[in-house]
Amino acid sequence: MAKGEYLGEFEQIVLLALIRLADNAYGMTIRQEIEKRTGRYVSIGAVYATLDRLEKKGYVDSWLADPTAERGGRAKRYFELLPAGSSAIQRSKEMLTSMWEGLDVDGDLTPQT
Amino acid sequence: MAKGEYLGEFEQIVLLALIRLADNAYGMTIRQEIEKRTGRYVSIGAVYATLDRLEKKGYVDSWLADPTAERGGRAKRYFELLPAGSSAIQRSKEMLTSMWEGLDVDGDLTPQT
DNA sequence: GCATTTTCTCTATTATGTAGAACCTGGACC
DNA sequence: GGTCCAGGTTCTACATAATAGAGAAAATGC
Repeated sequence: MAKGEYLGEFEQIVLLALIRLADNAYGMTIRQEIEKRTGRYVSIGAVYATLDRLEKKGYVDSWLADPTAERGGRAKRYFELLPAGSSAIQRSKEMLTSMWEGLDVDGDLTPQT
Repeated sequence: MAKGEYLGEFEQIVLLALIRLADNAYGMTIRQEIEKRTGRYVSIGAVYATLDRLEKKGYVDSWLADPTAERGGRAKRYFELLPAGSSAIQRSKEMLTSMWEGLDVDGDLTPQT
């Protein structure tokens, strides 16, 4: 398989968080969104490393905004989904869906006929 | 990460394939099941490496069956899901589901209110 | 100035994903 | 009974993804 053909587990999560946040997606909010929705602890380094990878693959892009007039208002690096990212996350979903199909009736995890 | 706290992307797929195959889950059939359902090429080494890891984590177990009297009838190593594996895959699903919630209306990937 | 806040960058390490060659074992064939 | 074939597994090596956390920037408040 070619390298990076499929999104990793955390890459999927980060991409979805970014999508949810629409025009307010940057490192800190992405981290918060993931923690809020999944309850999973996320280190900030993990988020940025993943975002960088997604950007390198052409799934998202980012730009530095102007600093805002608040305490600690350092310039934020915003992210947005690119079309390739949209396809990638759809593909990931379809793959998992096809594997789950027909399982999980009443949480039973026994293949149903 | 706390080591191995979450299932990787391919780990999820392998686990689901194994579940689907019920009492006929061994290396070759698992590989086939994944290729059949997802269309994704899977090397046999990838499958076994992943199965070994899942076993080490206590998510599945395996045993060697007796060789069968067929051409190429080498003893097969069968796999089965353990309760911890069942929980793990459920958790993975819930995590992704919570991230997808409300998205993907008509494949649109724009957060819906 | 200097402390404090929010955010981003960088480094290091472990975990996961991946391919493929080598090897094992029985049947078929002659 | 040797050789090839088919279905299986093991092993090894390397590439990519996940993760934590310390440190550096940049802005405000006093």
